Amino acid sequence: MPKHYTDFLAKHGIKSTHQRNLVLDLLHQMNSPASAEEIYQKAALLQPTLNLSTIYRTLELFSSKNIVTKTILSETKKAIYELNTAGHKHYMVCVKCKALLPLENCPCALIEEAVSSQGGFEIIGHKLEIMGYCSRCK
Amino acid sequence: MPKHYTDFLAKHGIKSTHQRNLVLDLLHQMNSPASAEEIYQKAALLQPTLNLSTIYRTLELFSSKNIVTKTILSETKKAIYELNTAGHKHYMVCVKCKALLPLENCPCALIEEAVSSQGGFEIIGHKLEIMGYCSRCK
DNA sequence: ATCAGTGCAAAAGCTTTGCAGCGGT
DNA sequence: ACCGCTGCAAAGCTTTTGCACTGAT
Repeated sequence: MPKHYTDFLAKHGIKSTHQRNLVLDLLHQMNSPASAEEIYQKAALLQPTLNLSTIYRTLELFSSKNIVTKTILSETKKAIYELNTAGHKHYMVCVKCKALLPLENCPCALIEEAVSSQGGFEIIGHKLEIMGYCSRCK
Repeated sequence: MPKHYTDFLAKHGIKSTHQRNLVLDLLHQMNSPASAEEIYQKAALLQPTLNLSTIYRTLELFSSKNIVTKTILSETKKAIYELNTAGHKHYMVCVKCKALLPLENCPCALIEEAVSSQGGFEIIGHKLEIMGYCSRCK
């Protein structure tokens, strides 16, 4: 049973369990955000009794603790999750092959600056999604 | 039966029907995007036999003809629709009262400029959503 | 009269939830 | 031993779809 994250989880006030450690393991192995279903598929290979709803509950929990970020893709309306390791919060989505390409230099500052001129609104975050064709599909 | 939009619809290669005229009427009256359900509620007051699926089909049709724009709000995962009258494509969403405040000066140019430096990706559009507190909820 | 549009009901797809039993500290 | 976590099954919610009837031109 993977317990590598017991301390890490405790630091966030979360109990360590087999399932949570497994999900954390998988999140660390991924190089791009994945849907609950995708995470479930990988997890089920290692622990077949594991349930999809546990994945959802775990991801929701991690999300509430800011361990992972949750993004809704507007095209599919599906949520994708990834570790919240600073940076990489926006993606370019290829409308053809559905590839997700991280936006290295997020123009956050530019956006919030441009918007803040509209007084009265206190910005706490933003979502940005770029649609187009990746280099292979173009 | 409202027929005011017969010519307008014909111009887009769409037949004029009672339901479509009604939806167009309502879209014109709205001052902010609405969900299919909201449009349905208003429409049902005027034509009780009208069905939700007709609203969805009509909005999808209008969307495919670029008469309306469809936006997925990430918080609720629900689609909202509005007339595609140039500008007003992004919103600030109040996380408390759910108010939608249009972004007058969309930093599109800034964004696409900042992103285009990552060669190889051909941008055809983008989605931007600002989260925060509106002046009343702050 | 023809063929698209519509109402109705059911299905689909992702996500959430109630409950009883299991498992971690 | 206690209380939260999990598996299972079912429900929820928005949106889509099949089908037969209706209605617009």
